[in-house]
Amino acid sequence: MIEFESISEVKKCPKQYVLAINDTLNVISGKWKLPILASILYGNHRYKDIQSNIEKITPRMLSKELKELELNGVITRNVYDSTPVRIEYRMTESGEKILSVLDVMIEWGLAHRKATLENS
Amino acid sequence: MIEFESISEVKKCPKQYVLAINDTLNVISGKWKLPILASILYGNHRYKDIQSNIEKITPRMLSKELKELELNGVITRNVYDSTPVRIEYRMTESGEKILSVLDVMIEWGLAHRKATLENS
DNA sequence: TTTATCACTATACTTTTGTATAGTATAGAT
DNA sequence: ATCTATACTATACAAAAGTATAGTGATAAA
Repeated sequence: MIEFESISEVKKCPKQYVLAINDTLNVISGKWKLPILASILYGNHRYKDIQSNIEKITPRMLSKELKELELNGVITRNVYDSTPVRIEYRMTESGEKILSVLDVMIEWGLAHRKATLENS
Repeated sequence: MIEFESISEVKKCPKQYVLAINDTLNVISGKWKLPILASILYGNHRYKDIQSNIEKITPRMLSKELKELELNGVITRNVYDSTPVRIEYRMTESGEKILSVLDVMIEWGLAHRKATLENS
């Protein structure tokens, strides 16, 4: 069951594809999105954990980005009513799969660096 | 010959990977990079062709982005000294392979949309 | 009672990114 | 001499993204 055709095999990029690419870009672009996702993936789930893991991020940016990531369905925000209240951010199932995108980005980036150095 | 390990199998993201991801992001993020690359890929090679293909882009943005893409080794700028001078922009070999990144971005984007709609 | 922690919010500001509009240099055609 | 085309550049401006710094409210510990 073929889910979609590679854009290299398509005459003109369909609107669905454009939307899909934009959705993906929204999740990974900007200065802090990837550091935050990486931090959560590597085991930091609470606000303070993430903040001290990414030293240079300001609280404003951290909460802004967390909100956006939640809105985009990449992470969940879970409130535990202990005292003091504990809040945990975790990747959604779909969110975790973003790693497959990062993998090809790494692959292309490494290969491109190599190719560019060779021709210079 | 294994070229790299998936970041999901690695304890901490190596600096090389971070650089590779940033290289890739630099090539695809911003308002006009992908439209320009798509335009070239679909057969528009001259400044005016690309400009009229992307109606809303201003000449400033087009030349700025073309310069950056050239600098990043994704496209080449070829000058033919006919009169009037003809200039052609073309994808580099390495640049064309960015399609593999777009493919997984489309794949993730479509699947994520589906998953997000189902859980709402 | 003062101090500390958690998870933020508020306000003002700077930097980066993108827009609007006009102009340039070279050359050929009329 | 004027008009057109190509491939841009220059200047000023607006909008978006990110930074700096201080403060909030609830609770608990010393």
